[in-house]
Amino acid sequence: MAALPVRDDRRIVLHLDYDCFYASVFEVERPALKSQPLAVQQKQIVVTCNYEARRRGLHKLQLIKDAKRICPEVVIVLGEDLTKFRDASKDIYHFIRSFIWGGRVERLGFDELSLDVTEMVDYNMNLLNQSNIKSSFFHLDKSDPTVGFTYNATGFHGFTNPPQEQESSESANNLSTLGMRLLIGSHLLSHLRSKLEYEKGFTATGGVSTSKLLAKLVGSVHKPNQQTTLIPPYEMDDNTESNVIGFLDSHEIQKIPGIGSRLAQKLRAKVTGQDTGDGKVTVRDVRLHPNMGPPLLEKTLGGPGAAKGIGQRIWGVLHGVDNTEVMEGRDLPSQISIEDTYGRGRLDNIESVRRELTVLTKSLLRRMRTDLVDRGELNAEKPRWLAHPRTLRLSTRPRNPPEIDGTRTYNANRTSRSAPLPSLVFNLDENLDSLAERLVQDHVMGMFRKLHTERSGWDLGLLNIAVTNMVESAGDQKQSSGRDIGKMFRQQETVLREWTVYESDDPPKLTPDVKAVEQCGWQDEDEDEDEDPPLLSIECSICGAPIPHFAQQAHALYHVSEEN
DNA sequence: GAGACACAG
DNA sequence: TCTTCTGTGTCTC
Repeated sequence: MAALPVRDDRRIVLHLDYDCFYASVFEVERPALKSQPLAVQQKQIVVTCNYEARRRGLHKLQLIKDAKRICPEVVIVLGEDLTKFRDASKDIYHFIRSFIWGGRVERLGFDELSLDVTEMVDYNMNLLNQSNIKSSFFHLDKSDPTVGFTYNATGFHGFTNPPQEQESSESANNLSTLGMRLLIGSHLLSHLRSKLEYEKGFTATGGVSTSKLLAKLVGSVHKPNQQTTLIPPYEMDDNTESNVIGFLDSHEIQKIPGIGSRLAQKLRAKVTGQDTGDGKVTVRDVRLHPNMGPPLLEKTLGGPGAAKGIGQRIWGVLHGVDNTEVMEGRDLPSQISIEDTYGRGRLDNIESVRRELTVLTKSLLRRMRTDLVDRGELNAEKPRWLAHPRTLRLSTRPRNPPEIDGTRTYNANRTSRSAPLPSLVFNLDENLDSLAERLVQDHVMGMFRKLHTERSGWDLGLLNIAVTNMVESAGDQKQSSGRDIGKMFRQQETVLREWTVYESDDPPKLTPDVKAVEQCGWQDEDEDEDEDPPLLSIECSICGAPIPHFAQQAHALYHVSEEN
């Protein structure tokens, strides 16, 4: 019998999942839609629909024509442009984060949040007045004791898992410390959900436990607009069953976050014995399989490409152990990409490819300006780039050629090429159309020809254009959370070394210069006293990047080299 | 760093 | 037909 992994239950984690998010965004915009069946369309697919539509038999990822047949009254809105969803998602994220001490709020996709509320819960736990527990006050602000809300601490808010027996009002007295902390967390979650609904118009489903994994899983038990707390006992001993194990055990293996289709397939094959791996296999089936433990899991799931230590990790997950922290959320994305899909024959010649790439590239440049440029309050300041992506990437998905019998199989695989992102894209004075055309003409088409060397004969199902390798421009300190100081100094050393090479070389070589300049995007004034040495810099008048003194000449050279 | 892949909503 | 339009993280080279 393999040793049981150890769970750390010191943290309290809340999980929030906005109900049918895309549909809700339209409902907030036009409240009359709330009473109607509503579906959001991307291409020929219903990507999500509201609960009124679900009552009538619609569901996610359904073909539009099936949806119309099943529910002819359905209101269909187009959701291929994600701008308003992204904006709403960001707005909700900032709203919720404004309540949370320490800012440990992590976004997963557009519609989910994990919150580490340990500090808030423990603070309020210590202030509980045992003599008047029915009308307790939850403090949301340490420095202002009037800020908060009243709550009844004799019971959990919302559902518990497993369901609690009908008990007297003294039930809170019998709770363990962990139970009491989870209870307080459940009231905070309820408050956040109310605020979200009444101030922003979005309902959400929530979960309370001690890790991202468990809070998310338990949150999905009662949907929509409900919340569930996974209650103790969490540990197993001679007299008690662990509720964590009991809760997890009945889940199908693929329902567990982090176990996707590939891992699930391998696990099902192992447990059912050399099957293609189809039947329903639960966490319990895997956990209790003969000789199961980290080594066997490593052997089953490992191999080329698999993450190392996967056996240990999955063994933990099967026991509800997830010690990954809730990270402080980033304000800047690490990548921006735009893609579109195309029907057969739509993209089989170079001119149509160029046309579509120009459309996508223009959207990408617009996204970069909205997401990476700080225009300041009331447009008083000069706009400046908060981050400079260093890499441009083009991906395509070719259609499979027809089989002998004429049928085509679907090809899910993408293929990609990357190149340095030319700095002309940071010029805020040039309009998007001409910028996009220059970028496609001078850079993207070359990457496309590297991807598809054949003159013709291809038929593409998808184009994706992305900027990656984001380098934050330090400077706006309050916005650039969580920057890696160690990495900064490592990069700084690289830049300095490159510069030294340049200085001592007789003829200036272009390659090292470009390299040095590319790495200078993050550089800025250093205001912190303890970070030495302070590096002065100025802003480039062409691209707005903060440039350290020593790199100014090289940076200017870079722009000159861009001109041809 | 480039490119592929796994996983997520 | 693992569908849409993204985004993050990790592996191998």
